[in-house]
Amino acid sequence: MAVTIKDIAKAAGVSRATVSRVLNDSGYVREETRQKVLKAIKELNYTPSAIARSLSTSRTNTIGVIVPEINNPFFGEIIKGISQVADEHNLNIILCNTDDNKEKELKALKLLKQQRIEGIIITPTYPEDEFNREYLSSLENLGIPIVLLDGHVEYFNFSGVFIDHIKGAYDAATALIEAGHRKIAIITGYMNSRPARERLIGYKKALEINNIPVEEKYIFYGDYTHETAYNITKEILNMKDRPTAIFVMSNMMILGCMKAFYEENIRVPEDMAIIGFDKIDVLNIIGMNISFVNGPTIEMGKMGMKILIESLNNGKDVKELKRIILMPKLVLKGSEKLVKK
Amino acid sequence: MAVTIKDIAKAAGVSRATVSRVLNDSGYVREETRQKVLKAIKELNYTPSAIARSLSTSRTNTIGVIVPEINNPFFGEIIKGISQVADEHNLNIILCNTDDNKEKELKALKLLKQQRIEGIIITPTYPEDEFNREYLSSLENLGIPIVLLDGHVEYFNFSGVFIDHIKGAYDAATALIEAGHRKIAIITGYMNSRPARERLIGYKKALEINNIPVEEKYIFYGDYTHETAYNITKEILNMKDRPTAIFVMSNMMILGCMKAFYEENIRVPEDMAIIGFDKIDVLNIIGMNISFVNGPTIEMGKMGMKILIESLNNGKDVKELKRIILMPKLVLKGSEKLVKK
DNA sequence: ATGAAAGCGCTAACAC
DNA sequence: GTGTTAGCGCTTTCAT
Repeated sequence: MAVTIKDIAKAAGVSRATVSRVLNDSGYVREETRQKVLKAIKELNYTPSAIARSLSTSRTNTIGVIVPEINNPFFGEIIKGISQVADEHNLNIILCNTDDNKEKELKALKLLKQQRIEGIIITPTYPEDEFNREYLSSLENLGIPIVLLDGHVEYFNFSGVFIDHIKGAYDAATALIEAGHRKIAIITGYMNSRPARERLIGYKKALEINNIPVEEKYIFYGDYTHETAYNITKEILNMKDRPTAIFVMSNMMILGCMKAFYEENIRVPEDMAIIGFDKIDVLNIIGMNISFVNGPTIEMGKMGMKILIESLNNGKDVKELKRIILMPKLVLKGSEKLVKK
Repeated sequence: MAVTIKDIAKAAGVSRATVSRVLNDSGYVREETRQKVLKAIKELNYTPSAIARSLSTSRTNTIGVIVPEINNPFFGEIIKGISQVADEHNLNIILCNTDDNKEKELKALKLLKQQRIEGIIITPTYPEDEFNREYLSSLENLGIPIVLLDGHVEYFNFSGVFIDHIKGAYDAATALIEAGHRKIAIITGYMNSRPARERLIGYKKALEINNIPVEEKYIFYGDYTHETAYNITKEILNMKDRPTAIFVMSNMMILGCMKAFYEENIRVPEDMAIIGFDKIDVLNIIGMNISFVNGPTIEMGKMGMKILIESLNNGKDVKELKRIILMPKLVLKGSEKLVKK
């Protein structure tokens, strides 16, 4: 079928071993011989088979990446980061999109194992309690380095890159406080998720440090969807002791807020201040200058890949875990201001 | 290292061939023996090596997917579609993100070839004139099925899935005309790209059929960026004989329009009607009900994968090309209306 | 500096 | 039904 190392050897009048040597720049080979081989390679348009090489070396130079929804730009950016670093190291990426489906995830794992990938990067979305044992032990049984991105699993030994959600929320709330706000509502995400819990902690901390009482009535429990955020925002706008600012925990949810504002003719920040979490380019492009806490997604992908590569180089023996906490950055656009009337 | 078919054979007290048979459900094997083998597989936690199998069968069950920017949801959705179908057929996807970089693309091709992938799906973004010969012939030299998504290359023999841009634009313009508009501006994309050219044709056709003269002054040449669309929109708003509607050719550009509207306090559709191309969820979520022509992205990915699978099954001999044209769908949200004053 | 040959883990004739 | 054996395309000692 395809042209093999044997054909090159014959064409160049050398042995397969010699061809292999020039292919890998290994061992000694006379310049003259090398040229002969290279010529043959070019003439026969030969590309070595990574498959055969893998079998022989038991190195596949391939890693697996598992994401829950590839069509969400958040994951797109993560993959972009991963892919950049992978590229520099000539690693292949086998992508598995699970649509948040457990079975698919298990199946993906099996496929990846068959492919003898050398490591895995996963971006889990499940609330921890659903992160079931079967799945986790499948992972551990793989016996290869695993890196978690932005999703922490307690009591399990995985490396990972995480975001300091407490810090992010703390900064956001502090910015609102410094702008002069005292009555600050918060719309949380699904409280089963660690990020949501941590962001709430950050919010409370900021209030406490500034001697502002944390009032339950200003804490609204959402679920990351824009529909819920929309309803909550409507509710907030109708409160008797209406807050002057809202801190909302995700980019999807802020869209729900904006919709409610739009309908109720609420201007930002004149009538209500707001800060979101995670970048949402669109709002800023269309000129609504919304402040937000920016989780460094591309960076997270890059770091994750770097950690993975380190683990690969360390070899089987060294099983040292590495956890990196990335700081989110507060980007102020003006929507946090307090406008006195 | 890992446990191999040999270990299973020994553990089960059979030959490797028998193990292989139960692994692949091929040939005859007594139920009793099969159970012994399955037991050994389970006990030793054995997963067959796809690598070795590939080498032996010269089938990798792997395809390559090349996209220019993975973080753009447009491509994310395409991949989602691809991945769904690939999943059903137990195919692996090696993903290459090129950041619109020619060298990366060439490099990706080389890597993929080494991996002996069985087919490729590509979403080209280059204007055709830049789609250089070297790249194209690299592709053809691969000697494997290639499927193009939403990017057509003339004079080359690739299968593909395309969108009927003429129809999409025609429908959009017709909707505006039917709403009562006569002065309809259009903001085009980069005219080197086929979609932009075709969409312009569709626009003109709709006007002609309705006996509305095509006026050059209403045709604005953009480049798919929101910045340019913003400037053009400003210009449009200041025209003496100002149009009552704008048809804008991409989702990024409509953001530029909206920004200009926002700044100039233009309401949609009261002060200006607008229709875009390609879905932009966000605007509708926040309650700006923008009509748009929806290119079926997930569907495109699915169809592309299906075509590829067919080609794979047809085998080397049959080299029949398949081109599918998908119809975009006009989604009306009200922004196309003509409001009499 | 180069070649011979064994082996990576699996499949597929072929033989029994 | 099951085992033997020869590859698949490459790397890697070990000789020379």
